[in-house]
Amino acid sequence: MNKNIFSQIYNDYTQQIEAGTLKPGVKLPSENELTEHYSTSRETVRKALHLLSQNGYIHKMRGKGSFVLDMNRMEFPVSGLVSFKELSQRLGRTARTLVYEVSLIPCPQHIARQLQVQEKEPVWKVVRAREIEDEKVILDKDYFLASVIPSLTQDIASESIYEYLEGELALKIAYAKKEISVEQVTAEDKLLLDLKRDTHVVVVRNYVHLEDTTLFEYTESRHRLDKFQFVEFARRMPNEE
Amino acid sequence: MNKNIFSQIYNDYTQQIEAGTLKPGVKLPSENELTEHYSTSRETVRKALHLLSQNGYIHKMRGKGSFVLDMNRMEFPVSGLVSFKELSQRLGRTARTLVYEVSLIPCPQHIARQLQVQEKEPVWKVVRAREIEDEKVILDKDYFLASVIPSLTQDIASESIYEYLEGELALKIAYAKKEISVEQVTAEDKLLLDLKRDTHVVVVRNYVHLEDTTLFEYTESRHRLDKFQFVEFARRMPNEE
DNA sequence: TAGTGGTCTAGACCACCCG
DNA sequence: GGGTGGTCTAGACCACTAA
Repeated sequence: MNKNIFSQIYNDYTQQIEAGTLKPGVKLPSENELTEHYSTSRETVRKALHLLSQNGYIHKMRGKGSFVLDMNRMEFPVSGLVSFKELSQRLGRTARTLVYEVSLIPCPQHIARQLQVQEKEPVWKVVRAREIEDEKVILDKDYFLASVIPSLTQDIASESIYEYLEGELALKIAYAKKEISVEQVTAEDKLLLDLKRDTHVVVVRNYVHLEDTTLFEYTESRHRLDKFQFVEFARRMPNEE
Repeated sequence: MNKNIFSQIYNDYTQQIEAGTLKPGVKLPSENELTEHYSTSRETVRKALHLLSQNGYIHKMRGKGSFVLDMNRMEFPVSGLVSFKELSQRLGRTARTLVYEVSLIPCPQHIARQLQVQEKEPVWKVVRAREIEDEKVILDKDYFLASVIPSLTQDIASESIYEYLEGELALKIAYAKKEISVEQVTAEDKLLLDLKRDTHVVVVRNYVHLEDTTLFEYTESRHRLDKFQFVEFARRMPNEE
């Protein structure tokens, strides 16, 4: 429903490529042809193609044209900045969310450091397990600044918090820094997840910022080793210097 | 040494931000001011600023300006498509490479599947350990199509293979798909790495393509759990549909 | 209201690929 | 030589922010 011409073009092609209507290796119409087809200017077409290229949908070759890439798009899980609900919808898996806790608390010290905020500053703490095929394999611990999010309920937490933030509260989520590492399991992990004899979990730390750059959310996502996967598309940057 | 105006501007600012000359929160000159300063057009300035924004250096705010972000740039390790040599230079750590094997072999079956090539097709196999602070913590197993890389030596493998490919052979590396997961340690891991009682390693699979989209390299990077970290910067995409 | 970034246009010239 | 994408220009109008 975006009215920008360039995102129209972008969406047209992401949809066709994801649906398989456009198969890997196929050549896209040239920029001049697209310019005419969408009755727009070439720079606008190029903006859309650049986005497609950045996101691994196509590859552009000077003198030849733009070609659809084969990136096994099915398995793009944790990549980017996407909520669990959006993910499970895209994957179409049998996924369920269990809400353990939704509470307004004074910020504990170790979280205050992550959120760069005063200790005792009120924050929402949300603890949820993600169940895939009847096993609790991900433990999500979210902390939101209460100054940004006045209210939060168990119902919202069992659906999509992001949907609520962007829809109801009209918050503009802009960017995040994500850190992936592997750490020892905690007593809490053992209690709230279906772990076997695991000694470690994958920890994804997420620092999420709004449009005005305020850091408003810190999330710790703890994944069972065997269910963790991360896929990324990267382009080689020309040498700096 | 890039003569494009937009990458001039991009490099000017990445350097200043990485060096700390420009501190987080500082406002950049407006696009109009930059246009004048670099005697160029506004769209060219915007191209550079867009790149800076994509890579987490700045954040643009309509009506306000562009601002330097604080992304603890020190710890950007495995992100993007960067060779180990480039990484260790940037980190300035005491890093060393041990070459275990450089050999031209007929492609084994399980690798042929990864490289999407006929079994027995000749490939270069390179096995190296990466030592950080006197511990072998990463095992890199690379497979290159011999049809693309006619020759390869132990000397090259102990330096930077990418430098050789891009410098000597003038290969144009374009993009890669990267998969991160956690797997059981193998006998080979135990033999070639300094593992303790570890039962698992982080496995980063890399499928690297050239400008003409040929898949020419498959790399399996096996990291000791406690030394693995991955940091990513992500921007929220506006809703598709 | 003046200044900012977001989108778009209609051109231009270039480097590259291929028949 | 004709077609492709890569870079750049000099404008335009819009949406948003701040004083």
